Amino acid sequence: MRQDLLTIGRFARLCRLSVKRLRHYDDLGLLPPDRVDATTGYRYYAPERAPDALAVALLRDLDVPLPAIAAVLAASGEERAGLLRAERDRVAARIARDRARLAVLDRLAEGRALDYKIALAEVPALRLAAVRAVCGPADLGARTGECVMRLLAAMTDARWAPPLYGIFPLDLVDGMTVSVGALAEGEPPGTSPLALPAVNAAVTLHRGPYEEIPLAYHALLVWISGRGLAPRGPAREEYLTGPGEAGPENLLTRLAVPVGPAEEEGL
Amino acid sequence: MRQDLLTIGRFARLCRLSVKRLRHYDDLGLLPPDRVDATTGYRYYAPERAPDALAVALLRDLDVPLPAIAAVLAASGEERAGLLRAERDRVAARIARDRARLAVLDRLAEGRALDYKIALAEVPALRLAAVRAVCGPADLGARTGECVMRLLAAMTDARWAPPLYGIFPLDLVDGMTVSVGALAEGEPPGTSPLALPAVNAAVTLHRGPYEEIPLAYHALLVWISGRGLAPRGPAREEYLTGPGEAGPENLLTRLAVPVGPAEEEGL
DNA sequence: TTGCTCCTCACGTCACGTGAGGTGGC
DNA sequence: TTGCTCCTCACGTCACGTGAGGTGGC
Repeated sequence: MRQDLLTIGRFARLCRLSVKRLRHYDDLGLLPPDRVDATTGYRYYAPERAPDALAVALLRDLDVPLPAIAAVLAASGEERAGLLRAERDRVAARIARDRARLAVLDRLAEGRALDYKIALAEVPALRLAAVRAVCGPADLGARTGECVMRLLAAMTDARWAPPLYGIFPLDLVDGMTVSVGALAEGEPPGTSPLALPAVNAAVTLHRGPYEEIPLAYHALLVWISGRGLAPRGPAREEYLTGPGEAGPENLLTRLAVPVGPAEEEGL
Repeated sequence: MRQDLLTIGRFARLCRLSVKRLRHYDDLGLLPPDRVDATTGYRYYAPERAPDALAVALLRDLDVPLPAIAAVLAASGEERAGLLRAERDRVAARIARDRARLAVLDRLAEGRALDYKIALAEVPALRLAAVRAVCGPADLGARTGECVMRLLAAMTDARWAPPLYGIFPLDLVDGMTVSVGALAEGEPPGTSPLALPAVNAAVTLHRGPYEEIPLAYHALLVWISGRGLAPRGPAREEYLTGPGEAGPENLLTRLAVPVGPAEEEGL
């Protein structure tokens, strides 16, 4: 029997973990003790376990989930690096989303949530050359940006006219489909046709960064419910200003939420 | 009895909420229905509730916790703005922390977690003029920065010599105390004396942004445990390069973690 | 009758912290 | 004997989603 095994308390202090956490990691099989006394149930840890335990503490500080930590400890070399890069990307995505939240919260705190002129209008039928992506609320901005890139790349040899259009479901859930399209001649390779019917819609103009667009939808939906109407089907965005044509504060976007009478609902 | 009340399903679609979420908000008293049928238990909502429900949906998208949402709905004017700014600050703090995590994960993915030359050394006793702050892991960077500002402000009329020192507990928990101090003549107003004993410590030099310092501690603790030693008491940081003297990549910091034999532990 | 909506439990999620109640060794 | 460490439950956290099992109205 080894003489240099450490009790759980000593090992915890050595590795910046709590006793409770070490017991939890034992329960999960992530950091099992090197010996467990059969009669008392006492856990004993070998000093060589410390690097693994310290790695767990470090990775948890970085908010890496326990299953991912287990994978990182089991891997090495390029595989480990890839797992770490995946966690890096998760954190980067959260930062991007939090930035957008910050922008919206700032404007809300200024009391400018409902500063939109809204009207009911007939928006015309459109036949777009479009690209699609499936995404969740977290990566909507990133995926939409990628769609714009893919669409512009697909249309370099085609005849088409601005503006670009974006089509978004009203419920932002995981697995939703977003589309970006434009009016183009024929069917440029890499795009697929997307037919939008003419509809009555609540429309408004958003001036400012794309990150604040959720406030425009909020204003539209408040307006719609206030008139006894109900939203129907996906929303359309029309990007009147191309990026590069103006700073974020002056980007112009036309937003349209199709509406119908409250009684007979659509999607 | 009102005729225009909406069933839970219709109201949910109107407000971008799920039926489950509306029932949950009813349980919490956040969004009670306007009428509940006594025999069937069916919930009915008045259309005028829609703005509140839409506000809940918007604020949850912004990751505002439900109790905070209840407070926001109950408040108005400057009080509401203050609550929203508080949420804004929470998100900003999370972004700051996630940025630091990103830096560490990047370096980990490159496999440079343990690129430190470490040695055992006697670090001398110090008597510092210091300022303190209580903080948690989330705002350590921010509070430490404030301490530096407060210390420099308190010492403008005093005689003192660089470098600045930082004193940090090894366990980063809520309610920990951090100190920033410097060698100064007398006891400048606004500072309090902080006496550090001479100790044996594992020391290393960190070159790079402060955000990556957790990796240096990780390397130190792995080194310490590998030598059968144990960390004791708070760590010292010595800021050899002032900000402004070098870019983040070339900031030099000396780190010392006091150590003792594993058998007789310290704090 | 079929399908749709509505209902109420009850449980799972994630990574622990906080007790309650009790034991073992110095 | 006192105090410290260790043990095993069991429950709470947060904001729901996912069933299970059943009812009411067209």
